[in-house]
Amino acid sequence: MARIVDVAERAGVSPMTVSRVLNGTGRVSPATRERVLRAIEELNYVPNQIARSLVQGHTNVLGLIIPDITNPFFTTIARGVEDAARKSHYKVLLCNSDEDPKKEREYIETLVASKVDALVMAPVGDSSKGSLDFLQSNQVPVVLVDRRVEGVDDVDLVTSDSVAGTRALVEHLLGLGHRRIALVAGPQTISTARDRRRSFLETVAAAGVEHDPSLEVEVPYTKEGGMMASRTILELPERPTAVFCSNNAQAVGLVLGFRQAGVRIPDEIAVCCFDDVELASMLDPFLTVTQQPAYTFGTIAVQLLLERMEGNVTIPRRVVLEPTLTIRRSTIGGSTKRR
Amino acid sequence: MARIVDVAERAGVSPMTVSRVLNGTGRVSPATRERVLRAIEELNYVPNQIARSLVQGHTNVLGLIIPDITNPFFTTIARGVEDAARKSHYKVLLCNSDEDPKKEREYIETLVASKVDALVMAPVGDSSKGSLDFLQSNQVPVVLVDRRVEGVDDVDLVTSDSVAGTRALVEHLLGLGHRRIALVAGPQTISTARDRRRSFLETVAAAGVEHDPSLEVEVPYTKEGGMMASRTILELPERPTAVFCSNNAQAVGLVLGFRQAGVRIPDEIAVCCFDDVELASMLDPFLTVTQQPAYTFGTIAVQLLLERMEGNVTIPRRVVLEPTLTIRRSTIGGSTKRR
DNA sequence: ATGAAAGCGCTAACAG
DNA sequence: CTGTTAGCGCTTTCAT
Repeated sequence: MARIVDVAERAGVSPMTVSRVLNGTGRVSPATRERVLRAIEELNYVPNQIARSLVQGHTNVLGLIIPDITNPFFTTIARGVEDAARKSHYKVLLCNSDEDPKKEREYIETLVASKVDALVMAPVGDSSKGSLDFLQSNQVPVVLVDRRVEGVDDVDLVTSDSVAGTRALVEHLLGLGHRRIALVAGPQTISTARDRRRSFLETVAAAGVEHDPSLEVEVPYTKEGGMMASRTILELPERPTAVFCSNNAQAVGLVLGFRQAGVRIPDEIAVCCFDDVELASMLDPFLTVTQQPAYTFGTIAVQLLLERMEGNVTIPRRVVLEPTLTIRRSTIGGSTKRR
Repeated sequence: MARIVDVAERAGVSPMTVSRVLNGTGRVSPATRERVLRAIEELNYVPNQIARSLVQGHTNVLGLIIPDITNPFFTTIARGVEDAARKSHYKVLLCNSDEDPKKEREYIETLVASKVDALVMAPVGDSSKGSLDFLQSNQVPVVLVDRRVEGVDDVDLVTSDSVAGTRALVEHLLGLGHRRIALVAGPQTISTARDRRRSFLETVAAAGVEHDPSLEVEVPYTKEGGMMASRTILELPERPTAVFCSNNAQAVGLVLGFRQAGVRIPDEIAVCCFDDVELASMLDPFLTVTQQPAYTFGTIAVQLLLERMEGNVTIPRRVVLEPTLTIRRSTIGGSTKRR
């Protein structure tokens, strides 16, 4: 591989001059620039970004830690992050935490060692506080997406209003006449799961409906969690007429479980959830959901980070976007054909 | 930030000794190691991976270039790549090319400059040959996933058998009695699009069915492409009774277009495609498809790369996996309820 | 407008 | 078992 000295030699100048034409810094005579450019061309020279990073102290790399790129909500966030990063000449290191605090912590240590300039993270939960402290002590700017971390309020955040979104969904169910509504809650160490649970209970209570505690299940934010919930719910002596799932993956698992059990949606049980399942909804608008502007989560997160790296921002900022209720067949019938 | 000399000083040793305990290379007395470890702890020292990379000549970073992380097929590949990379202590830089040769080339130049150790790429098409040459001249090992590049056969490749997969799908349609089958082809600069088109035509011909050229549309491998195709097809004087789409995104767009036009699937037109739409199929098994082992594409790609980086492999390898026909409602009725 | 010297933080190679 | 020297490839600073 050609190095800057090789280019310099070939062009009959010093490495410094080559560096200047490469970076457009300082003045270089047109004639010299021409020779340098030709030398670069002839040698197929590519500047070594690692060497550059070492001296400049930054890498133009952003870390992105999400639970699972396979969940369309996070896929879309990732796309937003990538697009915004690219526009500002940043690259993105992708990390899946699988909701595992240990994995998250390992990634964070790797990213810090790798000198990422900043980090976008959907934390696994309140246990991420330690990691956040670690990042702060290493001066790595962070923006949290989707989830808050208990006891941390000096970090930028982009999220949506879980309380309002849940209320909209539950009021929709109540408006349909449902009174026995099951709550599929998420791990209460995750802020969104807490908010959605609380909002669910408040909305039901506000409607004067007495909530049967046996109608509440807490399962992971995963398809498997949703399947477990479906079994629990179907075994209930007195079944609910509707179910609210705290996230999309749970809903997918729940629907799968119901179908395997031959339970028709929404005829026997209505189902809805927080977060959309994007392509699925496009192919077949089935699930009633509250949609979040996931792509925008990603672009705003990067924007906040860039501003913070500029250094003029000091106070922590919270961006809370509004989710949108989208009513589909899983709550308002028309018979849904399932085998 | 603490540096290795700070740790050395605090532990009363030379930087070299610290380096040794950090890397587990060479022998260090237990007592010294203990002191070093304590110093590291006390200073919250994190080794600078950039400096390390500069001297060692490798970064432990893999580049991943795919058309769009938002397509579940590529999402799953990405997950496979990430998991396999992580297992071997590699990080992954995610890049979306959007099927744009220019964007792909830019990313490749960035990745080369960033000294990624190797690259997993689903090329945008035959125009990627130049980029491949560039990578080769920069000694960056590459593995192609999903798509070949015309005129390049000295590069590792992981793909599936497009010909067999298409044949299975088309024979399924023929077996159902369809004779007017539309072909939604992809850009013929993409190897999979060529293979699928050819296989479609061969299979139809082998069945003794005369193919009406007006039943063929060529559109991008995108949802928008599929929507365009739906319009073209619906405007045909004599409509087909079935459609084969060359990829999943086209099928999503096509189904969307058909639904907007009030055309019922499969009653009026049957639809099938190459590639599954994973979560969607889970929520509601609708589309008849050939599934590809996308996750495995990712893990095998990384495995091939690791072997090549070991340096003992010299010949190019091609891994061709078998796709699986999955028959669902979009071709075998039961009425599908659509509004 | 251009160059020389120094150094980013680490490890390879050698010395002891 | 431990330390010294040199250098990875680039840019910053200071001269000229």
